[in-house]
Amino acid sequence: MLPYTANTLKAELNSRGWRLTPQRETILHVFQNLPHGNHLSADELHHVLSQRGETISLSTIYRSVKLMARMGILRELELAEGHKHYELNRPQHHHHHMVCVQCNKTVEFKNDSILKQSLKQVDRDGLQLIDCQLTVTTICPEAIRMGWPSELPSNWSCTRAISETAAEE
Amino acid sequence: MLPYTANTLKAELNSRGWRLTPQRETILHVFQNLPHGNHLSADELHHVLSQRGETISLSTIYRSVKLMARMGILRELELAEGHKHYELNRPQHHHHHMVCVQCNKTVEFKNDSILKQSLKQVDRDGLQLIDCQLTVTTICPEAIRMGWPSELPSNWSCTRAISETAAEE
DNA sequence: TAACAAGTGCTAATCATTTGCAACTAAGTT
DNA sequence: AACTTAGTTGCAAATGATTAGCACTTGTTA
Repeated sequence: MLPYTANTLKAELNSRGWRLTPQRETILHVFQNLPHGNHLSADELHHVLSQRGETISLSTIYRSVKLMARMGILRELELAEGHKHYELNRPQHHHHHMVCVQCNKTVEFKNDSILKQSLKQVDRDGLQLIDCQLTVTTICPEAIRMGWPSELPSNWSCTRAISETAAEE
Repeated sequence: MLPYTANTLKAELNSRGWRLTPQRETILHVFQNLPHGNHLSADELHHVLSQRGETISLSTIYRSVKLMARMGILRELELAEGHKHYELNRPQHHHHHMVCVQCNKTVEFKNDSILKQSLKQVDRDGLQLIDCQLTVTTICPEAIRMGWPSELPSNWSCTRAISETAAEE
């Protein structure tokens, strides 16, 4: 399921009646070269490509990214920002998310038993697993201390330490 | 955290500087009287209310439902339909979801160890848990057999038996 | 190499959700 | 019990991510 090359990607696409296009190949490359833990929204991907001089229309990006997620090549992340993010789907490196309802900060964490439980559930129903994601909704103590969002100073941002497995930026 | 009455709701709201309004009380009632396992989108809630003669503006519904989710009273579900659904948040009755990327069918299931793992993670970081949801993305064999979506007859719908680990009581 | 369905890139829709604002009303205070 | 002042509501208008329509282009397979 993992190291897609232009050829294996082509094979996988063709077997379903889909085609390998330069755009799809380029998009796959971007994700393959993204540092582990990073993820891109459709719009961010569009920007990244522009900066490289590669122009792929936003429509095509949306279509490609969605297709690749359905094929199990990409993982579609529903973070708290109101739009989806994508990253390579590498089951061995699955991480999950904790989101604070107040400061809105998202922290990644790993937990192998989640994948195990998912496989258990899926096997039992004769399905094939593509991805699993646990989202834990929380309140962090620092945000509680500051009061609820309606009272938060607009420039305040939670300084809560990010737990180790957290990602980028 | 559970049996909210008008009074406990008021107390909880007031303690944060928010107010108990007839609209909020009405909305809570709707959810409290919803059969277990059901959930409503903002729009559906709006319709339900209209049919009862209670008119609450859609804006207010969006605002209330989001507030109650942040307070931990409601659970916000991200299903595959492109809009959010809400239900009462009852940790003892948490269920999770399996979604097929091809037939798009969503199946609920229970698994107590998910909540346990979430609590473990949350405790470790000193956070307070509000909710946890595991989404398992899958492909069901029947949909595979029918070919990928682009080839699916438009009127076809997956008849895959719904697993009865599926939710509640 | 021809034939054709799939794919691309525009632009124009969708559509759920949010926001600005004037009027209204809980809650706490005299 | 009236008074004050934020929080709330309900419109209508604005967002913003994602999708759809369509003419043109291009992989794939025969």
